[in-house]
Amino acid sequence: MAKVTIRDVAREAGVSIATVSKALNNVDVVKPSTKRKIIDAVKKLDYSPNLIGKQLKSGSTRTVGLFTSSVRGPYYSILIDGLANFSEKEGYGLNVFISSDREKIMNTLRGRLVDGALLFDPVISQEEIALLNAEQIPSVFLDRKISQMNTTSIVFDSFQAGYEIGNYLINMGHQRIAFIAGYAGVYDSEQRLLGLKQALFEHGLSFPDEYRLEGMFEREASYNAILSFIRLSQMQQFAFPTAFVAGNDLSATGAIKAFKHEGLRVPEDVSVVGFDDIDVAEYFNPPLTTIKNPIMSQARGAIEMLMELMDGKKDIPSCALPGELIIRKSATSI
Amino acid sequence: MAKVTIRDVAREAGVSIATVSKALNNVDVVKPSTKRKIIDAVKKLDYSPNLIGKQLKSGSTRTVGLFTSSVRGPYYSILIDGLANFSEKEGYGLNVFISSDREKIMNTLRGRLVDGALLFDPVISQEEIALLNAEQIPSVFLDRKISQMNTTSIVFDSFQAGYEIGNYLINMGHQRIAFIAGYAGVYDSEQRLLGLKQALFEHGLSFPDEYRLEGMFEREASYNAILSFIRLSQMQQFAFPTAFVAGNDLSATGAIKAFKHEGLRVPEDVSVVGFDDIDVAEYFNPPLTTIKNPIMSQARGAIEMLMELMDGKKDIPSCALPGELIIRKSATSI
DNA sequence: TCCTTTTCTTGAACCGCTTTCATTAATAGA
DNA sequence: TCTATTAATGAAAGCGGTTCAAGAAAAGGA
Repeated sequence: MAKVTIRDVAREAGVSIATVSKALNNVDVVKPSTKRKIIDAVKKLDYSPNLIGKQLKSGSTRTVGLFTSSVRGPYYSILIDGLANFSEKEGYGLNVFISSDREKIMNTLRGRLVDGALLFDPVISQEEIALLNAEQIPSVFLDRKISQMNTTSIVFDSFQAGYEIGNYLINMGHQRIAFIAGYAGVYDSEQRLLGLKQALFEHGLSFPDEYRLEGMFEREASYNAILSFIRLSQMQQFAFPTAFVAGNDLSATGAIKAFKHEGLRVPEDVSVVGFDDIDVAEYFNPPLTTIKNPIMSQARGAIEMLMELMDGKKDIPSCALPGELIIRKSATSI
Repeated sequence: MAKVTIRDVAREAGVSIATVSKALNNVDVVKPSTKRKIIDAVKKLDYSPNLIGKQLKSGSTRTVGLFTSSVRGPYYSILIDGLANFSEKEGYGLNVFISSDREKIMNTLRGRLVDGALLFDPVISQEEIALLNAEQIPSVFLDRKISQMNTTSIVFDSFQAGYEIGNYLINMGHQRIAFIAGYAGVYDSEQRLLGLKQALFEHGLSFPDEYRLEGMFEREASYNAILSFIRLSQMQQFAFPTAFVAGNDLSATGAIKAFKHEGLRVPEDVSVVGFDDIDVAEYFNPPLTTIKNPIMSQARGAIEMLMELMDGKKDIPSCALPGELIIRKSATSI
């Protein structure tokens, strides 16, 4: 069965396509009796408008795009779900594009497939951002502050969170604190470390270079990082940290598993904390002390900011949301 | 800055739009020298084609749509990630639509916004499925077998899995086995229970009605279900099960938490098993015995089937993927 | 050199819809 | 009854691309 178009409906109802369009979209006035005929024809032919035609003419898609390289992991999936809900409330569909192919991302963005964009972790260059600005494609960055450019972003205040958890540990007597980093150079990870360092600095403590491990924000990588760190500390005989700040909860759980494997008890022998407060954090053994990432606020804020940008407002300021220290059992005083 | 179109490029390069189109899409032959001019014009004007116009004319979007009501939970997010990867390999973008609004789903589906569809849990009626068939919209169902209709689906063989885990428990001496169901009427959940019942039946054991709890596939709901079940068993004084089969791992973890809360040890006092083998299953305390849901195979299979359907092949048979029993520590012999 | 091929290029139609503007039908006013 | 309004409708022009049929230019053959 060939696809039925607005022309078929018009023919069936004995009116022009213009009238059909008006009747179905409730624009202008169409006589109730003609509207009836049109509705009947639509039903009879099972007509459903081709959205592409509609979008091309109207210049709007009523969708916002979320660009990300992955939806994996508890943090992402909750955030995405939140974004979908909030944008639906605003009358926009959320369209998730999963790709790390920069060119593809730029093409769909510039190809007007979405009215606005939420940019997650796709690494987009400065020139590309400038292009988006130049073409007035409303976009909100969700994971990093682009300070130099005229962009709007909404992020978890990772520096503050790192600072807070650092102080928490230091106040419990920890002096040697290691950090399990996420991907090298990732904004969140670096900021968390900077915050931690700041807390150490303010207490006259130092952060030796060898205390930085690479955990990739993953359980597995983090597990391995801890194992090699233990070997390294034995070989080089440097003082073992009393506490580990993991880049996120996932890597905290990997680290804890590694410590268990090596016969170290958490938190008796070593304290471990994370960031995010993902679902499992509470159920883990031991329950994770962490800093709660206000995911839902971030989702709500992102959509609000994007809507304002799409309304034509300019210069929406970026914002950084504070985390909340959740004290459970994986860290203890020394 | 107004959006630059193919016409602007044509003017800049001093050729017709037809030539520009051909040059950029590498169709027909265009003289190298003209192509050069066109490329230059594209660069100078920062031209990026409007994908909507392109799609309208070509009738194809080169994207497959995934329709789901949520991306939350480890199972979904891994599956979605897999689907995105496999479809990208086939040259198609994956477009995730998150909504449980049936009408909206049908509109985007019938509105030709995607070339093919992966239907997750959106509850779509028989008539709607018939409509999709009539309009030749290639679709693959990911979560349920629609037996009556001419649909193709790829699912985890829940019946087999239930049967297998049932036998496993029975062979360890369990005779009273309860089931923590997912949403009422959900195919997966019901099939798992049917499989379990089959195993019980074959060993001359019964499954009393009160052994069915409602866990909603969630940790929290499952936790509560166990608590009320314990109260109920005390009030009505029926024999307490020695093993609980949870509808999925998430609800298994909720159940275990509830048992701990009530002072019951897992697996010493009561065995608990789940389905899926999500990431945390291994790290949980106790590590979960479960049946592994072959998510990646499902993703790969779904994309393959969809590609064949989009190639015009008809009557692709549905398939059910077998699970794999993963024995850990949450169940023990009696 | 002229004619036939082959190689490039282009005008115009079209994809399915919206929207402006002119036109016609209906109603009101005098 | 005739004209001035108002209400409904429709013809046509796009939106930004692709593609077909046909024309123009270049190349080859005699």
